[in-house]
Amino acid sequence: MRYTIKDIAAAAHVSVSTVSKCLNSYGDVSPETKRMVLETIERMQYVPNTFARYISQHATHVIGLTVPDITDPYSAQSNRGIETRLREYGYDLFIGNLNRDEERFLQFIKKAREMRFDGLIITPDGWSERILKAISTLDIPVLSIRRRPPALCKVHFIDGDHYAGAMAMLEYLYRHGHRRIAHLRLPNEAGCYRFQAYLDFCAKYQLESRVVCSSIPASILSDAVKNGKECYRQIACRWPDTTALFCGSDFIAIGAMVGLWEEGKLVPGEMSVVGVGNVEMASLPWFGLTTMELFRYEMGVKAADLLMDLVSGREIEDVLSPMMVVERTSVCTL
Amino acid sequence: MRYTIKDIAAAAHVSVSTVSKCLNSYGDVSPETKRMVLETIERMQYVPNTFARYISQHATHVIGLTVPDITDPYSAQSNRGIETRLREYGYDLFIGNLNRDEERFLQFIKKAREMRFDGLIITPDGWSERILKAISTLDIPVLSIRRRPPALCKVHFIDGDHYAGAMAMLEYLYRHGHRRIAHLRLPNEAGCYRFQAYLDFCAKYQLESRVVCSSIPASILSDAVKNGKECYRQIACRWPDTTALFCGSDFIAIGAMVGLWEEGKLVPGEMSVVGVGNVEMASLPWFGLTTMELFRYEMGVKAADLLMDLVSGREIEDVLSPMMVVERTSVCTL
DNA sequence: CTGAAAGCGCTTACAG
DNA sequence: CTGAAAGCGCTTACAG
Repeated sequence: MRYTIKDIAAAAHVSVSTVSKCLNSYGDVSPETKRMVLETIERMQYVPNTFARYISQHATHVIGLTVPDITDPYSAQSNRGIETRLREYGYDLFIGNLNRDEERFLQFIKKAREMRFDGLIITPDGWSERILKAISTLDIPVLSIRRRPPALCKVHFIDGDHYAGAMAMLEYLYRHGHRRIAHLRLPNEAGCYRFQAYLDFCAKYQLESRVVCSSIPASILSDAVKNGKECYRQIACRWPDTTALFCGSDFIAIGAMVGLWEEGKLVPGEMSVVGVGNVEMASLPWFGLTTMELFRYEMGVKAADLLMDLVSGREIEDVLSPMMVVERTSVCTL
Repeated sequence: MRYTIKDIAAAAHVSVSTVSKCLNSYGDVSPETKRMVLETIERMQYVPNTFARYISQHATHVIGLTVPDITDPYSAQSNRGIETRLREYGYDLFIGNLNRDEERFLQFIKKAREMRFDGLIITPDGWSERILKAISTLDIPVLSIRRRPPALCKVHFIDGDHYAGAMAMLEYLYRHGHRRIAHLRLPNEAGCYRFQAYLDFCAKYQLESRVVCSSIPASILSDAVKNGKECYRQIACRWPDTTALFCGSDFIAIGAMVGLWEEGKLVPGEMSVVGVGNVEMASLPWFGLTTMELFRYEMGVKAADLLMDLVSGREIEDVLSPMMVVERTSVCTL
């Protein structure tokens, strides 16, 4: 049932080497025997053992990819881009679920070494000593997506240009006449850049800064909604004359909208709301949420390209991928 | 940098066999040399090559898992269950994205044979001749999740009990006084069972059957919304006195709600709406969608258990996993 | 308790 | 154009 190359060689009355050559179109072999060998392979439904092949070839052609959380809709888009592109290069993807757990990341790095992956695309939720040390044991190319490694770490990255994106969104609100804009800040890396943009924006136009920090990362809708609502309440309480909410993510924005809805406040009539991420839901008529498109799919494709560059020994630059305001109906002009 | 077992043997002044024994706690080796060997392994950061190991052990301890679409939120939950459980058994997961493409499924089966996976959990979107034939080339356990193989195919499955679930939901509507219930049918397997339940339900209570079929599977929100809206319009047109909509999925239900919203119709005041699936969004106050919980995570866990039974050579029965009505605010009592 | 040797299923110089 | 042989990095009887 499970034939080996020997069985094929025997059945085709040739040597193992000849079968191997037919399989890999390496070395020359007469068209006739080639045809014959291929035919018996087909007939016997023989499939070569990839692992045996890997072990003599020293390259697995599999790339390890880490996902922060297997149910995270944010990652899914970029994963699709990575997967599509990598497969064009003839590489397979081994996906490791991190489950927001540092231990799991460490295990994944070990697995990557055991399995001799040819490269890694990673998404650690932080850059602790242990993580940095684990990464340093690797002797294969590593690219970080949507997370920027600390300066001393030589890992390359691709990330959204959160600062520029946030600034574009704030300028958009400014153009629509908003001057009392509050920021619902995300407690993660991207959140920092957006926060910094907000601060610079306030300084530039001499506006009062009104910041509230949500307490968890925003990939689970129900948690994010609870959080967004809570943040909105704090803002309404401390700065009741706020006219616009610049939310760190769409889910947080929807949470804020829930808070507004419960108080009977109209969006955008009584409060303008914007998010970041352009999740599918944002376009539903109840929300009509103006937000930032992050082009996650394209980022994934680009990530695959970058990693392949590294695998081929080429030098690369870190990339900050652009964002774009998606205008809908959640912002009014003052 | 990339040490082999030979390097360790040399460094520890023992034989390769001894190192191997220390690695696998197989055979006996004196506590002292064991300690010493383990220490040099640690010091040299040696990680055994899994593939070399696999090739002599004839078991990879990796399970192949197919996903219909890498961005599908429906699969994500059960995948998490599968992954969590399999990892408790000490198995790794290799995820193959089908992208709703039959060709990709065939490629995955080939890959499964090349990589000598120990078992497969699959989610084909259909059971064509080619798919059945490809599956028959496999000599490892295969379990189908959320798809039921045709009778002649010996593949086992686990699926939600769609028929019973749909019936429970319809009885729920009946208890709330609804007699003119329309069904927005899904054009897939699960949809058939729900449709059958609907037909039986109508026959049982002598109700007029009012069915409209949505044209695509419902995992992408925007498509499903467009579809659900369209379906609702047809129903409103053909059976204007309908009081409740039994929708094949939550996304379709939300689409129907968009249709109602655009006409200024109130839910549940002027129309009751129920879905299936209990997606996160369903609990938002705008929807308050009454729906069916499918316990996808638990189904994934159970799937892993079943596959492990098969891998161990035990016999199993197909399982139909239970569902439960989740009551919210989208149904009124007549 | 330890190690030499054969074997797993392939690939790849190399000789003919 | 073809094949014998060594090698990839492990494991596993087996002998001592």
